[in-house]
Amino acid sequence: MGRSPCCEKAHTNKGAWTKEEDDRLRAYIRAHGEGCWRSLPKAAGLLRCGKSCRLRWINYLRPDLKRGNFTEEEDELIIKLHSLLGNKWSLIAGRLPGRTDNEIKNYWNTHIRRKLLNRGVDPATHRPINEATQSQEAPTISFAASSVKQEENNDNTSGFGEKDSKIHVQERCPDLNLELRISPPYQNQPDELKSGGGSPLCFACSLGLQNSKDCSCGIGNIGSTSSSNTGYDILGLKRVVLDYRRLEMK
DNA sequence: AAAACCACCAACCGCGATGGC
DNA sequence: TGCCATCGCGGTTGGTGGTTT
Repeated sequence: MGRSPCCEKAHTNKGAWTKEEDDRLRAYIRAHGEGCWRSLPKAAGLLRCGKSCRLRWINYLRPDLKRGNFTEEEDELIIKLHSLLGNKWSLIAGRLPGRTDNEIKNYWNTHIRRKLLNRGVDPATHRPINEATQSQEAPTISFAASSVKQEENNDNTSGFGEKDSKIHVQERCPDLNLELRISPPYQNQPDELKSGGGSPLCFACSLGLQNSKDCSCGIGNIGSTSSSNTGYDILGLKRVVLDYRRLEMK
């Protein structure tokens, strides 16, 4: 049995959204909130499928979106995150305030790929292109404790779309915890966290490896709650955007 | 000036995950 | 436990505007 269509296609518009459609969708979500995309088009008086409405809202109409060019810092952050997460655009977008997965995906394919190629780096593996044909050893990032915990943590790295990225993430950061954390929006965090106060984290802690013996800042030895108190996240970023928007709609 | 080509990005499509019944 | 509806994600496509020939 085939999958049923997501909506009745006979009476739905396709293609570019008009201003009137945008206004209707925006007004409806302002009044009723996100959620139940299936029934939204009818309720909002839109001849669109729910899927299309959701995409339009998430990628274009959401008020917290940051439009405009990517900064150099964002470029580098995307590259770092991609080297760790692979083509997990939604996860990468979760670390970039105001950016959508679609936007980042497009930006990667049009700008960053070329940028990396110009640097002589393979955008798929993040290794020097020359090295691609050489030995598969010499991972980019290594940890002393990697071999110990590799088996325990294989579950945390499952689900990567690209086989290559899965392999390389495991090689480079075998005990890297890639689980998403739900945390309050940045603006709701204590002042000392906003201002970057507190002890600086070592690289191991910034990667979520508080229990690693590679921890050199001492935070990993304070206790299991230390990481949640730092306000920092993978790559040493402050937790910023991964807020409860998506949870609230349920 | 016009055609061909290129780059960008919004939108679509298909599929896996999830939750309710 | 299995089925179904729905959501969300990642890959891909197609339209549009800019640039080059």
